[in-house]
Amino acid sequence: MFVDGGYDATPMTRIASAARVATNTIYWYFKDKDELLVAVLDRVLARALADAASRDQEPWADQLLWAVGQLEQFHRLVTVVHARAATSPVVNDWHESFHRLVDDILTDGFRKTGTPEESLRAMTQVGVFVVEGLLLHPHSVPDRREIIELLTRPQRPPAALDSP
Amino acid sequence: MFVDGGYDATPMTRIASAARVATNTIYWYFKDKDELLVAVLDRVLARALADAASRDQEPWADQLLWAVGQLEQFHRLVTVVHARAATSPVVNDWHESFHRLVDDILTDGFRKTGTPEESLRAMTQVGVFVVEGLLLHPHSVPDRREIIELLTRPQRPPAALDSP
DNA sequence: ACCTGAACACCGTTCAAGT
DNA sequence: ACCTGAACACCGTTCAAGT
Repeated sequence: MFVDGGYDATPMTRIASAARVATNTIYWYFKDKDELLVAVLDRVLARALADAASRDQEPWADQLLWAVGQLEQFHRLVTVVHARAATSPVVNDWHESFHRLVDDILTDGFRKTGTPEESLRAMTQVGVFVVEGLLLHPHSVPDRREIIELLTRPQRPPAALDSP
Repeated sequence: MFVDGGYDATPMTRIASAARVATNTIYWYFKDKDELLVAVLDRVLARALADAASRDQEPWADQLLWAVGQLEQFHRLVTVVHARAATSPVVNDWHESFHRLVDDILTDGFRKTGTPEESLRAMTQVGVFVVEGLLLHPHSVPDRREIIELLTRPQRPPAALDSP
């Protein structure tokens, strides 16, 4: 319901009645609405990661493109995570660990495709921002592909031009 | 108050009492809280643009770096704009026109620094995401500089390497 | 351990009435 | 035109009580 209708727009009462319990019953399982959000986030991310693991041998850019395409369904969650992270420590923790995860994946990818070590950190940051931007603002498939390909294009000139 | 305390965390009652009027008096000037937000956004952006106009002759990367530094103060507004844009048409309109603005500025900058025309669109998108990312997640000044410099680095190899 | 009806505190917004 | 006290509808959360 958070994914489809938005966090603010789905009151606890509606969640409870969908679960066929009284509203306050939710508070026996979750401390507050933010913890419920984090539970949803954990689920959604775990599924996406499990799916991604099955695409081990595809080229890096394709894997990334596919993952972004998957996660884009949840762009409503992305905006609310940013909004709630300022107030809720649990959401803030989740957000930070998500950033670390994306950071690690991108650092690895950029290093393997020959990004020079001295610009690796900044390049990764740019990558994180691009991923986040794509999640925040859904794009058409070709646009997404073009952006990801520009991002993941090897940094050094191709070997054919390097050797005489 | 939206900038310092956050949109959700500053109730209309507090705004009203800071303005020394009754709460409902605000509704004579603004249709609702979202329109009040847009009024704040317009003010903040107008000031930043006026400041930026005075830096005409500096290099492009420096201008951009400085503008991002200025706007970073308002990162609380950035998150709430994304959150409210999904619900409020006025906020959504403001957000779209802001993106168009950044898009135009970046397209211009990238074109002038020799980005090939066929990757201009994607490059601009990457730029928009980087700007948005920097506004969303405050960075240290050197980190910001490094990221912006990586982004604005001319795409074609420098002339010294091109000519024999 | 698990669930509930009823209440509480707080919020954005509106109404009817004033000047 | 401008402002207000009082109310309304809705929200997340808690309490005291049940099984």
